[in-house]
Amino acid sequence: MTKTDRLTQLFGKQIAQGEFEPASALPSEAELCERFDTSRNVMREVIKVLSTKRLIDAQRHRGLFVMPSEQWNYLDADVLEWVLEKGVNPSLVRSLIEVRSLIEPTISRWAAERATAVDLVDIEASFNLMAANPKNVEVFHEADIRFHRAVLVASHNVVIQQLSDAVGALQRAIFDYTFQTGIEHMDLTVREHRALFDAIRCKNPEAAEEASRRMVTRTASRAVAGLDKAEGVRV
Amino acid sequence: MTKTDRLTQLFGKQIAQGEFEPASALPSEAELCERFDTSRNVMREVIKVLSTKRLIDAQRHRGLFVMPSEQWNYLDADVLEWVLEKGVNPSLVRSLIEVRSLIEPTISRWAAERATAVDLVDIEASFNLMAANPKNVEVFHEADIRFHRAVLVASHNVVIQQLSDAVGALQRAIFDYTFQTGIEHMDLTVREHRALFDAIRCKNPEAAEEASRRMVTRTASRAVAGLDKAEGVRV
DNA sequence: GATTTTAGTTTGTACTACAATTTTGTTGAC
DNA sequence: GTCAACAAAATTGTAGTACAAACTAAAATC
Repeated sequence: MTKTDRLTQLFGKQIAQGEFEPASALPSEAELCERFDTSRNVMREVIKVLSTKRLIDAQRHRGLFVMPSEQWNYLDADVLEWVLEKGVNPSLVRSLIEVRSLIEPTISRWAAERATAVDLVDIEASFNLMAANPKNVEVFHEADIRFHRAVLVASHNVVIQQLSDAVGALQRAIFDYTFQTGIEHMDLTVREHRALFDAIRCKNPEAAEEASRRMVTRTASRAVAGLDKAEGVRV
Repeated sequence: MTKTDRLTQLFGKQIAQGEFEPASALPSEAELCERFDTSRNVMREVIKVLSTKRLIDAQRHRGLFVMPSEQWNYLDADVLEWVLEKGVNPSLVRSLIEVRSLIEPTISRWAAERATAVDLVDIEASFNLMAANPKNVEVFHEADIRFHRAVLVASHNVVIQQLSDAVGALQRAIFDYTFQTGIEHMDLTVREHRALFDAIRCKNPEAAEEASRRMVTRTASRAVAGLDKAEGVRV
């Protein structure tokens, strides 16, 4: 990892986590070079990247400004990770869950309609990895993410596939809220995934959509419950 | 517009439009500096931006490579514009239309549930602009885009709002396919928009979703018909 | 022929320099 | 004291050089 990459992560995280007043002026290039102990060259490349992610607004001869947070590119995996990492933003998590609840069942439907033999291989492998490791939380979780990514690929829609990084970042971020260790929970999760996998394999779009809807509904309700608990507020 | 911005557009467009073999090696930094007649400083910033948009894969000490096109960030307005500008990619357009058909009715539903008075002002203003200019294609089209953006804002979901740029870029790009000049078509479009606007104003989610679905279905079928015509193939 | 060495290439980082433009500060007139 | 005009400073955009680090491929050695 290069110095540019490290500073991009560091500075991007600082901005995304609100260490600079939103919509306010940032230090000048020269000052940032001192603060991060780097050359202007590297600093400018960092700024370019963060501008592309719409965290920074760089105005010629005027200076750098923090973009208003509504305009940050929440479809960028880095931005999402940075924002979600620190304190969870309930409004953002709710937005993400809404989007996920909207698109995932349809993705599963498309996958059931369009999955090729190659697609099925990856889906099955991921599922088997989950089913075989109900007690290894790390492996189980990784396999879960891989399973959903494989389904996404099987949907054969390049646009929606671009959401996969974001969805993965979300899943990682809200993991704490939905975390359950009990073996009965793992069993339930495996059963749900098996239902979806079977529906896709048998090319049954309705069943796939329904299975996916059940999964995402349960996860979403758990996450919202976790949020309410964290806030102490019910919405 | 700075030289860096111009070269980003130029080089990005060249890559997105396939002037370099996908997944192949690109010229070295030094060679690109010569080709675009610029300093290494500027060239590196251009490369950083295009890497962030996932058009380029920059490997340390090895060189620059074109990313496989499935991984290009089609949720980035620039990338979409570059790709769609030249020859239209039927598969990509279909993917975009699918996503739009999926999300727009739900966005309209959310807008009907959540729109504030301020949101309604912008929606109404856009609608009035459309209704008043059925003969001015330019103004009509701009107002159309603004209408949909206003509905998007009213949905109060920051994640899905990030799709607005992409959706706008799509609408601009496939405009040629759905283009219709007849006054009766304008009338129909205005009636459809009025139905959606009324549903949102009266806070009727079901009606809003249904109105939106009718609109997007008609537009989508027209676009697909245009694609088939362009390809001479029916799917 | 296989392995090691060496030279060349390519990117990462640092530094200086100057132009263009905006902001700030100062001066001066009234 | 207020305002206008001008001068100085600050800030970003662009260009160029230099060197380090790491990869590639050719050359040399065994």
